[in-house]
Amino acid sequence: MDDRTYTADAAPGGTVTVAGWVHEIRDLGGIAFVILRDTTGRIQVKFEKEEMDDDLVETGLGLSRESVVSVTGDVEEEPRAPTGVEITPESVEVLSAADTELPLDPTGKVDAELPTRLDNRTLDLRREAGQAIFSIRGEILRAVREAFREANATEINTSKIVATGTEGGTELFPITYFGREAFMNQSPQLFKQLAAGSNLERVFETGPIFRAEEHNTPRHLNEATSIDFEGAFCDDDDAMEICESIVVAAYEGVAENCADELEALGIDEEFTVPERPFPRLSYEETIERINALGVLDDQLVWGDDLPTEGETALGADVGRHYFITDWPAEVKPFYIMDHDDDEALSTGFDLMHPRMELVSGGQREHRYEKLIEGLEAQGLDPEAFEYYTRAFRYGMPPHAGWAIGGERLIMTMLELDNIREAVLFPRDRQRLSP
RNA sequence: GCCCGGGUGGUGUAGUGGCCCAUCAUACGACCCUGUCACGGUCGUGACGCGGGUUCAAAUCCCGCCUCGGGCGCCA
Repeated sequence: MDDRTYTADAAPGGTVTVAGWVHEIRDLGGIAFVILRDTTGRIQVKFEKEEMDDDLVETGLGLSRESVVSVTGDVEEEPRAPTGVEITPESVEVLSAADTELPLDPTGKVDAELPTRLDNRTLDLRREAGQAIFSIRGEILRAVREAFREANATEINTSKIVATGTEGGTELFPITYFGREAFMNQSPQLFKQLAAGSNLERVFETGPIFRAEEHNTPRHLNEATSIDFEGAFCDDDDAMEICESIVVAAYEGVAENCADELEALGIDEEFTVPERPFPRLSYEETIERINALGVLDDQLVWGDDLPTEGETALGADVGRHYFITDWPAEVKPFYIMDHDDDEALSTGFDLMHPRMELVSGGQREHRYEKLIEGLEAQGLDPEAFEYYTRAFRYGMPPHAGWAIGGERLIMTMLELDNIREAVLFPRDRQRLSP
């Protein structure tokens, strides 16, 4: 297909071969128009019945929508055509005929519900808005990688099959590994710490994480993409600064390179890059502010988790990205370090978007004895984590890091109603295919 | 895990006991139309998730199942 020209590059004055999908057919009688679509856009192909070969006309008008065709012909300037140029075909080859009665309408004239769209994802992504989400997703990953590189972090890939049960917090998917019990990894947390303790010092990873929670909400997935960072000789403040810079880089990349996509999603007007630094609220200030908003039946007290309703109300009140810092040590996992001056307070932080939690992070406990104490305090068996804790006996620098819920970043950035829209083939409680 | 609400042609919908052999749009098929750009026009095909029950009468009420969405919890 060396001689294929993209529709966007089909310039007047030459003969080209374009290939793509039949977007629409408009038969006006003596003249008919076929709109051909490819990844770069659309072009109109003209069929004048009186003046053209009967076989050619028959092929052209016999096409079904979404069939894949290759069209060779002269490109002419034509002010009456949608893009100002038009192809008069010499030959039309049907590469793949589409069945009629499509399961959804790629022109977007008729809506389709999310399950219908996910069952027919290929057709769904022929819609402009569908395509836009994944072009932007690609841009976010590109921008994030570049920003990590500027922060001297090395990209790593860690195993998704793990032996130890849990590091806390969530249900895991059990699997059988050559007859042994194993699990799908809930997070690269422990591995990235082991990597940060090496000469790499700063590492990042974008990869899948698996959570076996049977939740059914528009903001949870059972397989999600985690954007992880871990840096040696970083404290919680350093980690938050790097976190801000990565989030802002993602927004900047999209602002710079995805204008058409934002327009297709109808959010080009309001799209703004968040300003740094993000406000920081301590956990204590957070619960006080939520209580003051008066949205909860019961006032929050120290040690409570933040209920969704309070989180939403506070998000609306703050109106932008913000950090919640200084969480009670008891609600954070064993690997999060406590403050030296107050062991009831942890260095853990969350980055919040007004709609939901986006990131959790913190400084890590790098002192071997404290780490073992922490495991025991949370009822975990230090023996089971020996593969992890042993590195802490051989020179583990102070370090800190965080993880962004990748789909949540996309969902909040693009104002998507449902997180499944941000994943090509989402895994939720019901859906295992495609 | 607890709770709530849905499922009507291919798609998206209207329809809360008789006015429904079911509305509208789009798609699909046939015909008319030489500049459409959500082309237009005429005609046509096509559906009440599955099973049971109540009733003279069920898309509509009840029960079970399947299935989808949402709220909470937990989490990112």
